[in-house]
Amino acid sequence: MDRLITHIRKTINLDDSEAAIVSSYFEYETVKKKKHLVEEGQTVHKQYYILKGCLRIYTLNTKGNEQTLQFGIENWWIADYLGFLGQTPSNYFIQAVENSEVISIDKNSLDELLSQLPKLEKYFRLTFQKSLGAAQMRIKYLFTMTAEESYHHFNKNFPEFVQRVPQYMLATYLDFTPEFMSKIRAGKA
Amino acid sequence: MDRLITHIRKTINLDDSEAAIVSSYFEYETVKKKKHLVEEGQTVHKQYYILKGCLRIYTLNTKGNEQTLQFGIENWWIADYLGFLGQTPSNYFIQAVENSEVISIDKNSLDELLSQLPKLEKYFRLTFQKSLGAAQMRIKYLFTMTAEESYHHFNKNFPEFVQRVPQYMLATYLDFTPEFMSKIRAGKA
DNA sequence: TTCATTTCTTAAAGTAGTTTAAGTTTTTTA
DNA sequence: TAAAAAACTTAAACTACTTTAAGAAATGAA
Repeated sequence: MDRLITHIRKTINLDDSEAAIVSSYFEYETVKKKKHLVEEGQTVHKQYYILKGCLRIYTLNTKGNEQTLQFGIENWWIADYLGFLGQTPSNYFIQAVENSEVISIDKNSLDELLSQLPKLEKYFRLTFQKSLGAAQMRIKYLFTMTAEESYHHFNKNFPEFVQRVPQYMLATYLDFTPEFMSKIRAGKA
Repeated sequence: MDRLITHIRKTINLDDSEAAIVSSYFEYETVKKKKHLVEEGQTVHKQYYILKGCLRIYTLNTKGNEQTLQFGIENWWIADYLGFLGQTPSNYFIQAVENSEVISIDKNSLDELLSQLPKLEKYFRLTFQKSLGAAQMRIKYLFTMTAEESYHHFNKNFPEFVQRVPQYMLATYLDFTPEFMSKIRAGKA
């Protein structure tokens, strides 16, 4: 759990007894590669913080193909936030891309933790504000780049990341087909 | 300003003296239709809350065409959140779609307000969490729907909204051209 | 109440991407 | 270490959407 405490302490002060309170609210889980933490349609119970590994949020389009909406790695939060807030069925699948370790918290626990330790509100406010900014940029990129530009942009800005995920999965994140990615990589696009 | 106070009170309690403190931190601005609150490249200073009217966030693609990333109406927050947090140049244009009234707050003021009235952290945390959930859904829809499906989906779910914005602008939000929208509307897509 | 501007439409030609289908290479598992 | 599964590649045929260009309709300003 130390990773989360360290992460929180980058934003707010937490003494050791407060850190212990935070830790007490989370559950540790491991997920094997390809396994799902949440499936589309299942009620969303939890928000996840990634300790180790890599996960993704994806959905299926009308043709049944996977579309990756988001990747998450160490020290990122991952969840269907609308589903979590409303305790409604998930709009997405959340799946491990690598064998991973996460900690999770359900909505009641989070509410309780936040009323016991209100100073954490600031940590989550800033975390969500940052994620919202990132989501805005993601939408901008989806709109303004061609397939080839997206591919080069991603390779240039997240080279370590490209090593960790299969090419076909990256294709479904950048909004084109694995076949077309092969074409780009071969320089024939 | 009452609109904002009412909005905040849907989430947390605020007595009248607290409401007065909140109000004192905001500035009132009007924006004429087509005018910009922020232009791409200018330093982002403020976050805006819409009292009346309609605004949008857009950017220009490589061909110089506008792409609408987000619309906002009464009681919505609108900002370049990454730019706001980092006090960096804006990634987007923010423009009035109708003559509008907004209230704004800059980063220092928001920080000050939040340290004077920490209970507001919860309001912003929930607001951003909801917006983040909405952004996730927006990305899902961009990925999974064809142009025609997007058009019908939007008309069905936001009919009042369709009345308020020009068709060509809606096209740039749904990620196709105004010409193609005419085709869809004529039933010839 | 007219002129200018903005918005919407139509249609033909073009293209960035998909689809399909098959084969190859790499990784995982028993 | 062999067999199965997962990931990647190639290429030809196809299509959902864009581009270009022009005109028509609606809205706004003087």
